[in-house]
Amino acid sequence: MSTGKSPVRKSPARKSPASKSPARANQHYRTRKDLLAAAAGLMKDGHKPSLEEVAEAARVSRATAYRYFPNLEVLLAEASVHIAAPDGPALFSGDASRDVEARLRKAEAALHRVTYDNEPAIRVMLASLLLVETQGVPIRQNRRQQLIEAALAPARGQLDTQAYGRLCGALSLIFGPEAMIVFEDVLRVDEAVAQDVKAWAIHALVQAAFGAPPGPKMAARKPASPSAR
Amino acid sequence: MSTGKSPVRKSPARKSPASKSPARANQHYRTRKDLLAAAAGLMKDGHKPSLEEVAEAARVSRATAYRYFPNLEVLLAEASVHIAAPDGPALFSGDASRDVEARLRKAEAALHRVTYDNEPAIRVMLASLLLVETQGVPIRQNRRQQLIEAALAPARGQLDTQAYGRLCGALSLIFGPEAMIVFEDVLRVDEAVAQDVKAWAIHALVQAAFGAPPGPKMAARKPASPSAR
DNA sequence: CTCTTTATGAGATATTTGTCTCACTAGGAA
DNA sequence: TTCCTAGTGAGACAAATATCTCATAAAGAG
Repeated sequence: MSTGKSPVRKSPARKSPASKSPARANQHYRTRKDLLAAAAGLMKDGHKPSLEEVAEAARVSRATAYRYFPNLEVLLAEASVHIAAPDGPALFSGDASRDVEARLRKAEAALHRVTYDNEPAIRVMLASLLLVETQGVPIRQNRRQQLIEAALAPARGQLDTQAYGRLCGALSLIFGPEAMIVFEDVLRVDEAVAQDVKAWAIHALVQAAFGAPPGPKMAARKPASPSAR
Repeated sequence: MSTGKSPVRKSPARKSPASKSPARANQHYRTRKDLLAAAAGLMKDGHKPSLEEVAEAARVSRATAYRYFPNLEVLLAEASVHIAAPDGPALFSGDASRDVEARLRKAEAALHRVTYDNEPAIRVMLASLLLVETQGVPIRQNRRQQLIEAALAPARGQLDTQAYGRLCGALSLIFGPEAMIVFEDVLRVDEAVAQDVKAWAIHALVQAAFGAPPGPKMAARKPASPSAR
């Protein structure tokens, strides 16, 4: 009868074991890590695990899981840090190349691989992240930014702040898991097409940011040919 | 003790009132529409409604709601069709402009507006869509494609199929709600910056696709200048 | 080792999800 | 009008979510 009540009582007072004593910080850290790892493992197949499953896999009780995370959604969202992601500096540690477009393609290819390889888990995590970071603290950490910046490093000085920001921002739309969602769910094209489109887009953005070399401008590029400069 | 059970029993046999008689098709259509509209309305504030709330708002029983949709997730996902979206052909019906970049900016501005205006609801719907279309039939309809193609119409003949496909694909990464998610959750930049980056990206992609005209080209564009929409 | 503090586990409870059964009610044809 | 059928509502039920309480185990200090 009564129209709109909110019978859900969300985290009125967390008595998390976290913010109490620095004494048992190690234990605390390990328990938390185990929960996140268990959640990440259970999401591998794209199945959204129940909190009970996660707690069981982490060998703790349900109550303990709720002491560490306000609800299941947050737990699953934070588990996204447990997905492997290419490390920017590491990826280019032994790479002295100054061809920015090639470096960006390399970075994108690395991110593309782990994204598609972990697609089911990423979908579940992304769904939780959408609802969780609606309000409050940012849960999502920006890993693609450091990847892009590492690729862009050799040419950083060639752009002013505004142009650099625009390029990074636009590349962020190309690089992340969100692009995979668009290619799969909206456009319904396969992985190869996605890679081709992304490579072309990277080329276009780099050309616009740094200016086209004076030579003959592209006539017909092969799907992912590294012809530039 | 037992490790991995799947206690969730999902739609083993739908006895939906849909696929039976064409006689009461109108009644059926209206009930379904009411449920979707109720769901969309309840998501306006970003709150994920319970199925009971949706059923109550649609003035039907829970059982009936489950007869139309296998679960809450699908109901919320399909409610996304109830969000206003700019109609490509209508947007350019009285627009004879052949400036493709300006047309794309206009289309993007229109989509940008409804996307940001309905952000909370879109987040909830997007979260459901991520989990729902994992397997099975595509729930998501591609509305941005027709918008992009309407904007691109005057120049359609100038590009071969491959180049056209690349441009449309890349623009799809710029246009949708996913871009908003990246700007807000990952990059954490405000709406104005998002508009600026998207405008720049559109310019870059158009340049790459059609080639820079011989005349003097962009020196410094104003951020998010166009008052379009 | 003992004591205190603090995390934990084991319930109990309320709400929600999804399925199922059964009674009823309204639409359409005779 | 009278049937017959299909959609509906109400309720039962198992499972999951989220919160709370209380007893117990374990870590660290003395």
